[in-house]
Amino acid sequence: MVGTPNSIRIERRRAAVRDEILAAAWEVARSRGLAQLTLRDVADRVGMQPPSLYTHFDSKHAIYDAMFAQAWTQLLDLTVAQPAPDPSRPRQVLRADARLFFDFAVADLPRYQLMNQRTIPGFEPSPEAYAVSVRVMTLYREQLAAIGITRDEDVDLVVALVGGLADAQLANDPGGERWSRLLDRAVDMYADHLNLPTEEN
Amino acid sequence: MVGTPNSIRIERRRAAVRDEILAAAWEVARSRGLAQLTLRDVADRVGMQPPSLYTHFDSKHAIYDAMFAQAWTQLLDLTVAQPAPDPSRPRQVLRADARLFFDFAVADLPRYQLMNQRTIPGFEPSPEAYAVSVRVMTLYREQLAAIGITRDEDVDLVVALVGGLADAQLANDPGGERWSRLLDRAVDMYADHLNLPTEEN
DNA sequence: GTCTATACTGTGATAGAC
DNA sequence: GTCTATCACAGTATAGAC
Repeated sequence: MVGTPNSIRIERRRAAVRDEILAAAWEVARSRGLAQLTLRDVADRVGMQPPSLYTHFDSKHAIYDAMFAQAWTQLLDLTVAQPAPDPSRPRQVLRADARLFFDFAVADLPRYQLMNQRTIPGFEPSPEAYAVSVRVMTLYREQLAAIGITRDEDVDLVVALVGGLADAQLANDPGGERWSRLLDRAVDMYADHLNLPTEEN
Repeated sequence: MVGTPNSIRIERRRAAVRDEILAAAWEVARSRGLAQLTLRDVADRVGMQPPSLYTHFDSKHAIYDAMFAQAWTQLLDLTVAQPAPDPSRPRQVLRADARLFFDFAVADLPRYQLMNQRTIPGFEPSPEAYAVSVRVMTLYREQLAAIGITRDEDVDLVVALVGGLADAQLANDPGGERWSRLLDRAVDMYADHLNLPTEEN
């Protein structure tokens, strides 16, 4: 028992319970819908009484907030784990970033709703949670800057383009490929518009 | 009193009350948020007790459904009232349609959320209400067809492009112009991509 | 320190008197 | 058609057992 003080073991246990609650919350969100998530459902799945959740989270919104941070952290990890883009092939950089974001968005509707849409009535992410999303966007901005795309308007345009395709896919053809098939073409259209060199150059 | 049977007067009165309730619902949605709309707020504004609303609407979702139909009907009317597009100027047709839709979307967040996003937990429009939205989209398709844009993928692309800009505007800069300024440029990018003739031709 | 038991407030919805 | 009374269930909060 030496070497592992109680305080640390307790801290670990608490973190494990928190993760368990969050995992249950994701399950409920995926089966019932993000906004239909109830603390009773979550508590049932974890094997607790609803009020016990308040030992680990201050409120229902605090659970949403932790889920928000988890989701953006997942995307952050995926983006970092991505093979380093080759700035000499700008179109490939664009396509890779767009595909990563698009597939991540389309893979999980409640996750996307929580990350990017205002689906939960009064929910606003905490500054700490929001910071994660800013970090991801900063990463993308840096990758775009590496291929010469630095103007805010140019960044905004491609963000809206990819986001619009993801929205349309989720709203009109969930689980399908109708807009997914248009992604590369849309990115090329954008690259042409900016006169980015093609791979052959 | 001759010439106006009671049944018709009663019908008119009912329709007037319905409109009054819907107007109150829009007010509540704009002040409190679409999802935070409560029957009590609506009833208060109309001067009724909450259960009395059930005389005019079967459920809260039925109110949302009527609002959904109203919103799409507004857009339909605006589109029809638009000056007839000149197919010999395809870029002008594109820009006009895009601007009409974009400005309409951005002008009223709860209306846009109800029309195009899944903001209300279990809400799905009724077939009759949904038919109005289909009619608007059919109108746009016809206008696009008149300038030679007939392939589904091409239509999907411009729909996603304009929708993505509207989403970004509402989500990240509500009331501002950051993405609004990009609209004409985005449409031109799309027109270039399809090799549409420029106005000079 | 946790969890259980219980209660409070606000919501959509229904039943029945008038 | 409208009202009063009431229900079921949500999120939330506190007291007390262990």
